[in-house]
Amino acid sequence: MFDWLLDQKVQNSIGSCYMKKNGTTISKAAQRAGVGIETIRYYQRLGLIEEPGKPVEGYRLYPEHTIDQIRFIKRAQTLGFTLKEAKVLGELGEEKCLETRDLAGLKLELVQSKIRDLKFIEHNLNDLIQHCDTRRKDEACPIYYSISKQ
Amino acid sequence: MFDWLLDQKVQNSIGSCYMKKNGTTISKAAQRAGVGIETIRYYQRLGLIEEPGKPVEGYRLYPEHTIDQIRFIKRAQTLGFTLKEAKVLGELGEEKCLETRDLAGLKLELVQSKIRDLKFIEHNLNDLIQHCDTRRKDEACPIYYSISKQ
DNA sequence: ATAAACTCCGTACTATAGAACGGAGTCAAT
DNA sequence: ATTGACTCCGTTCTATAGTACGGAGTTTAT
Repeated sequence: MFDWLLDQKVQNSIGSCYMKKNGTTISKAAQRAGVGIETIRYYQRLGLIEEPGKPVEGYRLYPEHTIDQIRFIKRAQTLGFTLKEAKVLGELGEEKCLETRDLAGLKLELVQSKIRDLKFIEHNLNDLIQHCDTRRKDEACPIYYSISKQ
Repeated sequence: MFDWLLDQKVQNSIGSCYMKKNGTTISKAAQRAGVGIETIRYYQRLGLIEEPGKPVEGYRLYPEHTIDQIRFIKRAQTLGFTLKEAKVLGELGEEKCLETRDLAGLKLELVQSKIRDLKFIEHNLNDLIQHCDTRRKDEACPIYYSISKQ
């Protein structure tokens, strides 16, 4: 039951107790997960990862599992998911595939909608820049004019 | 020189002094510009529009020019410009076309970069959803799996 | 004259994802 | 034993674009 406590004592008597087994310190965990220390604390505050219990003496130890969770969150972010969504994705796990698919579908629609908006902007900017480049010297700035009008 | 003061007195003796000429109250200005009152105050705080002087008695009066400025800002926003950039665009005016063009060019590049990023995400999400839809019943969720791996 | 509506003004809050700070505690090594 | 490095913890700050609030003053309408 309390083997881990024993383990720690044993390690303590041998060398530093902060050399893995039971986990690593926050800075090592951050380094291994590719994030800053503050990011880990922030995820803890949001409840995205559980905070390891504070030992009576010494520092909190972050298990491998938590580091994996952080990596999971980071990869979810690269797919456009927010931290809140990343949390849900983690909770859904590998079983609730339909819900996960739905979440991804919604995200896809959002992303596509953003792309459409940006393309519209891109088109307008391109147009305006064209007008700028082909304007006569004495004409007022087409961009300024276009924003001013209506 | 102080005709406006006279005007106001005259108007005062006739009816409400808050019926245009010299400007309108903030709520009317907001309505005519299509924004909220708080937005106008916010733009004032940022120095995007000048705050009309507070008369000794009564409320501030917003001239037509300020309403135009707010509309200018709003249109600049639809082109993807931030408020800070909208301010610069307004200051550049219709003369400094080259600078304006540069600003638009930078914005265009930013927008295109965002589109590329979003398309990458779109592609990945599409892939994952495909995998979800073609997976065998007994397989773990491809999306969850993909985010977990590596 | 009094109530409803409007304005003024500063401050605080929304969302998102952290970064930075400061002081106290703890650990490791010389 | 003391220094340097690390941790802990709460709080504050960043950026962006507003929204909301609360109390006091002003104007308008009845």
